[in-house]
Amino acid sequence: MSGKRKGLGRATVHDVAKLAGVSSITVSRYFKQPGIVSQGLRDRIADAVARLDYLPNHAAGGLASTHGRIVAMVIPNISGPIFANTIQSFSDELNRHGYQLLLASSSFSIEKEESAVRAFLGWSPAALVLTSQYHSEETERLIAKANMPIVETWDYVPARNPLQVGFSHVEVGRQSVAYLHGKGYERIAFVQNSMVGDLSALDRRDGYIAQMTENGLKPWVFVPTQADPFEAGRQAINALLLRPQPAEAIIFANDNLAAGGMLAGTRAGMSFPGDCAIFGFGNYAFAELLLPSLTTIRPPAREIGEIAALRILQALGDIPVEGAVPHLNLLDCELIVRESA
Amino acid sequence: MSGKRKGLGRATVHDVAKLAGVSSITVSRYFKQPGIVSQGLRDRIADAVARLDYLPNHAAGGLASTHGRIVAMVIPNISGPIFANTIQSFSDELNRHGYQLLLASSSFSIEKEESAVRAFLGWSPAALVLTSQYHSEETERLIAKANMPIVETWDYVPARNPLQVGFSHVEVGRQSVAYLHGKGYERIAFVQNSMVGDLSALDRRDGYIAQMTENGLKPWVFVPTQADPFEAGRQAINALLLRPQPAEAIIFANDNLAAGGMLAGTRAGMSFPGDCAIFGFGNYAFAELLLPSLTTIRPPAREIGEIAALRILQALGDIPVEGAVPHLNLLDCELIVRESA
DNA sequence: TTGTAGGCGTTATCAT
DNA sequence: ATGATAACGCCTACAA
Repeated sequence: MSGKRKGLGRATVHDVAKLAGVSSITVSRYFKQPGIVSQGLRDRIADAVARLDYLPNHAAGGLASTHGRIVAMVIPNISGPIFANTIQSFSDELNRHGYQLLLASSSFSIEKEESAVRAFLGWSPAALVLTSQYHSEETERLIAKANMPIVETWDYVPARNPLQVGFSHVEVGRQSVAYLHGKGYERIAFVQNSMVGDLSALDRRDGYIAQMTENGLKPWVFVPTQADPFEAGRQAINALLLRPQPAEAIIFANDNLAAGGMLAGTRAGMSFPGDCAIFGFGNYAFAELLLPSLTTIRPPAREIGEIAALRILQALGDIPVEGAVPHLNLLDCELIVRESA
Repeated sequence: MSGKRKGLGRATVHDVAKLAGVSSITVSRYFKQPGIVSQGLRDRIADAVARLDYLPNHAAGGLASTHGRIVAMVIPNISGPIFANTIQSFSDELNRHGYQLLLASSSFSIEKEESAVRAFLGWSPAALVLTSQYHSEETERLIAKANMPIVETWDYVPARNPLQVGFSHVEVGRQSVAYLHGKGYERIAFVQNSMVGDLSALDRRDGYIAQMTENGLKPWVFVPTQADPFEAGRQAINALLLRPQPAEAIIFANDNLAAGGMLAGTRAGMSFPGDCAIFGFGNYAFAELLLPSLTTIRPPAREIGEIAALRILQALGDIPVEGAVPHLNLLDCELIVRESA
């Protein structure tokens, strides 16, 4: 009586079709384009679905239609303070339109990114989202021949092929200098990220150097050797302030470093911004909880997720667009002036 | 020449098999159990795979084998400070064994959780992970008849059916009281979470009440009306300290509330723990950056993700176990004593 | 160790 | 508006 294979034991379109007295393709259409199924059949199908507790099998659907309603995303890390908002807004927006998120983290390693991309492509996702412009050659090759929308987030590099949704890190570096110089500071130092692999942070440093030079100031980059961001911040404060010509202002590559530096300084009896102005990047959750609260730049993390999802849904035809889907999406960072600078 | 349907345009097992001069099932085995394919064929297949740039189609594989190498997880939120570490460690551990993570957030809404579960089941995942014991009836029904390992994380409720990986929120509430009472405090207040839907936070409150009562102290619960955690913290400080018999110690439902309260108090000229001891929950990233640094309880967020992944991989046979896969996994929270209490 | 046959559940294509 | 048929790409079951 039984066939040779087991299956899931769940009801299938065929079961529903039989119970409703229609063909299975009609059941399929009932889910995909209810509009073209007549009212009478719709009711019968709805009833059968409820009675059999039918759940569509997306793996089968994806196989039959060459790609499923799934979108893959590779992000450097999930638990850090940076990308979580992007993942959240991206995921929410996709879910709202019936897509699911397949997620992996690369830990800022292009090898791990590559293996995630490879695994993801095997699922034939509807679209693929990466972070930044920095990938392995093999990843470049894979995405070049992948037949789906590809999106690069966070970095904004107009010359690249994938759809861009991000901001200019170089501009952030420049903006930081412009703000501090505008307030009269001249000996402005930059503390580089101690996190290896975060190449975008170096773009911010380059922007700092360019703007300092243009303003006739001397760039002064400190590279911490400590890996722990709070330790690195402490190290930077000691190196830049306990010297004959101390820094008047310090731009840290991110808020973690800035907080570590400020904490170490405060405990050593310094006061900010009195002894030195402190400027961060990221607007992490704690920035407004510090004493003094931290002046920083807020990257459009949530917006990046939203726009990336929007562009993908437009490219897939789930959201209407006028004309072509915008390929270049340059978002603004927000300068958040608080007490520290 | 061409068939009737398009497909992905990518090479398939059949193409690889033809080029290598073997049958397609041998190619399949080459990927799943390389050990049982002879060296000669392995080499020829490897060559063909490289030449054709073959990528396995996981949707097809999943369909054929009734469930794919994908694990689904529903979490209240991704961007908050709480669950990110769990997602990160869970995802990393799964990836390491060739599984991919399908993720959705519920925003603490059991309806959203239900719709995510429904969508996920359509992908026939190898396992399903939920957060906490609080679900809709329909979700309960769906997971009861789903034929796969189900894991509940964060809450630990031995009586429940799904595999449990978590800790006791009630115990956390008790532990907080025990620590503070042990230091001599008696007028110990509890500030409830203002986040609606976070039912587990109420379990911590219940533990607080139980332990206070057992210790012969009078429970004193303050419920903020402000939704923003920092505002709510400020509200609590005003209500509990600016009164004739002020609180000697305050346990906040989480570190956000504690930080907000402490900041408001500090700016109003209070000093901690001098005027009042402050105790949090969560050990958020900023806890050690505050002045004073925050005494709190660290939930085993990372460990929960690791153990959940381990148990799933054991249940699926990807990691060996002695005997049955442990169903009840009670993890410890860590009391982190800093300056604030 | 390797191969043959056919089904997993859905949807594209063509027909009515 | 609805249906019949076959195909999506892989893997289980059985055979050799």
